[in-house]
Amino acid sequence: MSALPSPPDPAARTEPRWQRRKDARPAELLTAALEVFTERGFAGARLEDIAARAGVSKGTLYLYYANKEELFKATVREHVVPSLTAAEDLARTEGVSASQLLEWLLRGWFERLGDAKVSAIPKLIISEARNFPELARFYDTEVVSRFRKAHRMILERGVATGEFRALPIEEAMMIMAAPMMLMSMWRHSILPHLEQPSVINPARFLDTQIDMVLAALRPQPLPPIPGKKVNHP
Amino acid sequence: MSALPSPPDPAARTEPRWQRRKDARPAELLTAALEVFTERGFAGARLEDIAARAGVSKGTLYLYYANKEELFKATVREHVVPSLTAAEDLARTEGVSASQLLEWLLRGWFERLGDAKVSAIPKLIISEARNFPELARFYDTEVVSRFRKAHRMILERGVATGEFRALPIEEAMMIMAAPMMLMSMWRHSILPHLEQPSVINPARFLDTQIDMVLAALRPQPLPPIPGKKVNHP
Amino acid sequence: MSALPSPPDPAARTEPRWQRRKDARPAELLTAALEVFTERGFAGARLEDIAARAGVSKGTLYLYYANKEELFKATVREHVVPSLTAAEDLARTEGVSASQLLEWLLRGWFERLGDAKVSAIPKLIISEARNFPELARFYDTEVVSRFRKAHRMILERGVATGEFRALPIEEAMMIMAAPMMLMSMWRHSILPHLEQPSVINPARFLDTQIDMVLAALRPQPLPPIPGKKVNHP
Amino acid sequence: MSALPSPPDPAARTEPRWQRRKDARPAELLTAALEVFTERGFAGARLEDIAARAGVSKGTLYLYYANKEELFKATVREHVVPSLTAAEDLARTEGVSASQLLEWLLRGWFERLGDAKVSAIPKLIISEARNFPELARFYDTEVVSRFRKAHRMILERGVATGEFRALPIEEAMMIMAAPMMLMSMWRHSILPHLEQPSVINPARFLDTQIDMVLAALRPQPLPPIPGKKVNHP
DNA sequence: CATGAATGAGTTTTCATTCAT
DNA sequence: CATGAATGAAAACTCATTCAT
Repeated sequence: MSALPSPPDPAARTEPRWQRRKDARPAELLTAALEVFTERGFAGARLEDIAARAGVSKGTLYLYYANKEELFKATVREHVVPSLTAAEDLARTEGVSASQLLEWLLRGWFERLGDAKVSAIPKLIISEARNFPELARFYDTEVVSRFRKAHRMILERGVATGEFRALPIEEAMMIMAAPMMLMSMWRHSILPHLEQPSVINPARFLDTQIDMVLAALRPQPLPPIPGKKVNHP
Repeated sequence: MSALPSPPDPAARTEPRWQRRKDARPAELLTAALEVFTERGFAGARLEDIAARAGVSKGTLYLYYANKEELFKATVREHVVPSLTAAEDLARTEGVSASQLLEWLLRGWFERLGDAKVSAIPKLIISEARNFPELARFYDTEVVSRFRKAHRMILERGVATGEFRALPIEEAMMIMAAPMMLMSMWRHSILPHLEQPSVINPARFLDTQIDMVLAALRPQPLPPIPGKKVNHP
Repeated sequence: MSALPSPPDPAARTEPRWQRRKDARPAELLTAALEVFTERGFAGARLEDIAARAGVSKGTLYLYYANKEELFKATVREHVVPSLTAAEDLARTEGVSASQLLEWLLRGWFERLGDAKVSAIPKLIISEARNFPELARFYDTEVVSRFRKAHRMILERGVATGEFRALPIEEAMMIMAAPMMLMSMWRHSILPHLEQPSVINPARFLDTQIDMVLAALRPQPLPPIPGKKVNHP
Repeated sequence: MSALPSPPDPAARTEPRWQRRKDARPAELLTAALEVFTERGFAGARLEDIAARAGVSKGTLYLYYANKEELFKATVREHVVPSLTAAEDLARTEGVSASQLLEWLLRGWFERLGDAKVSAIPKLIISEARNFPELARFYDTEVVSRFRKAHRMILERGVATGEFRALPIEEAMMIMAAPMMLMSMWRHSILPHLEQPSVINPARFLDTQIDMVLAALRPQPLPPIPGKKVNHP
């Protein structure tokens, strides 16, 4: 386990020893916290490292957050995209094909996950769900459910117009979302430690994902697997 | 999908102490360790808990593993499916359509991930990759690469026979694998803490996944996204 | 006996900040300090609480006292009745019986200890004597010794006039003083936390104390404990 | 504030680095704790000092007590004389004068307070009552109330037999108990820091106290303070 | 004068690790 | 082999003190 990268070069700081910035502080602290929590997990993160990375002292953290747990919760809440109304609005857009809407939805989400900060959240939630169940529920309610709602509206519209074939919708949505989730977790875990760079190209990944999803949804001329007995209860 | 099986109640272990065979110990320890590491992460796991869950004393752990890190590595290595030659053999099977092989491959992997123990591994690797890069590489080499090799062979054969259309193969493989990975992580993190049970049905999930994958790979009568400019560098 | 007056609610302080005169500050600070030190002891008292109770900021305390120790010493010195010359004068009063003087002495002291602020001092001295020996000596010199001097003068006069019988005088003085000391400590410690109000009535307590003291001092018709061998070395 | 006396000379310890003494430990720890808590108060006591004085490491304290508060409570409870049935039995003794019983009661209590360990408790309770109200109630119930009950029985018997005069009984009991309480607090606070040794002699103190109490209780030939208006409500 | 954000030394608390039994 | 009491380094947390505003 390697040492943390050293805090931002102190010599580069020209500000006075400390400064009153009660309003700017929280965001800085939470950004530093997100980094360290992402790297080490909740238990492995040291408050001292977070403080150092934010350029403040340990004690300062306690001026803003009562303890490590509160800091962690605030970190996640701060960086969870709280509003997905954009996606919901998109789902209601008229005059556009369902295929086009679905593509936009997936591209929009992919872009959001491209943001370095936000993209760390899914991994963090997955990793710490056992220790912070309320955060897991919060994420499920505030993000997953809302995304799925928009997603569902688009799929249902496509089925209604005949653009998409009918599929078990809840499962299909999870299947379509999975590549993006996995990609964001991959970026924050295994990818940085591979010796040879990945052959996966993000833009091509997204294009292929959209291509495959649309192909998979397209109404089939023939039953996909003739004579195949599919066993869902 | 049901809640995860709760950890074996230590009080419920009734075998007398002397009955435990020395050679069975390591497996018992590693099973307990996997549970606790999965629940709490590496840093959050307490050796005392692992020992208690295995029904031994703290000191006993040190008779088998030099320290916490070694225990963690052994835990992961023990539960990583060490050989995927079965999949590689599958890929070489003659006289079967590539579609059928692909279905078998995905079903085989899904079943493996259905095992409670093995299914915890991906989450653990993702969560601790930063702290244990060598494990990340180990997993990439021993599992991911070998699975991808079999997967690639099948896809290439399908393209050669005209069963599958050509797609950016590396990206496509990740897309096909993602739903299974996500499912296994979901089971070990968020799912157990949702108030209302998930609407996702595992068997239906797998069937839908296979259905969609095969549909997505099927050669298209028309260009999938006509007039669409795809931007991969 | 009622519960102690609660600390002045800071929210209830309505004077505008500018109205506070600089010269009134120290007294306000020391009053707040006495309350907090009495409740929590020296180590347990937080300067932040003292400042808040005085309605000022933490930094302001340092404009008046160099550090916590100085503040504590100033607090005690401020509230120790600095001069007991009144008692000494009393002791020299002519034309009054020693019994009367003794009653006045005890009533005077009891009244002084009835004052909420002063009455906290004995408890504080007792509690912190180990940490602030110089304060213990200061209190012994400035208060105890002077009180005892007046007390001794009165007793000796009563013995000389035949009003009082001879007793080991130093011990007798401590015995006479003890009830008042204990009462003041009781009020500031256990009493406020009892579930049912005490049956002790302060006025009756003082009257009984005076009654018993005078009776104990009255020359006895017979030796107090006939045939009793008293063992003082 | 001076440094703590150093822990028992390590060179004098011939035992191995550590030893299993799960049964002997608690008493040792609580003895050390009582000393340090008495000297410094709850907040001022450092667990490290307590551990050092008990000859163990900091961590060992946590094997026996969950935290500082629990250690403190256990310390007080351990050293509070839990049973005062002896006094209650005494009060029921037949064929002895009430005066004699009262003398025995006071001598018995004085002896108990003469024990170095127990004698520190009253000071501790008084000092920390605000921070540990439940301890204050515990002490009031388990010790004070029981002592007062025995005390009350003896006084009432003496009044019934005509040995004692009637006095406000609750107040009188507190007055009789006060010298002993004060003495024990004095010993643990101011006394050790006086430059010149006290003139108070403990044995003479006790004898004088008994003498005065009995004299004060003896039925008076004349009204104690003729023409005196006593103001109890 | 007064403020209160910031600091960091000092304490409490945790827990991986050791080792006499 | 197994135990679990004991350890002590490391991390969380507190709060007296400072000082730019």
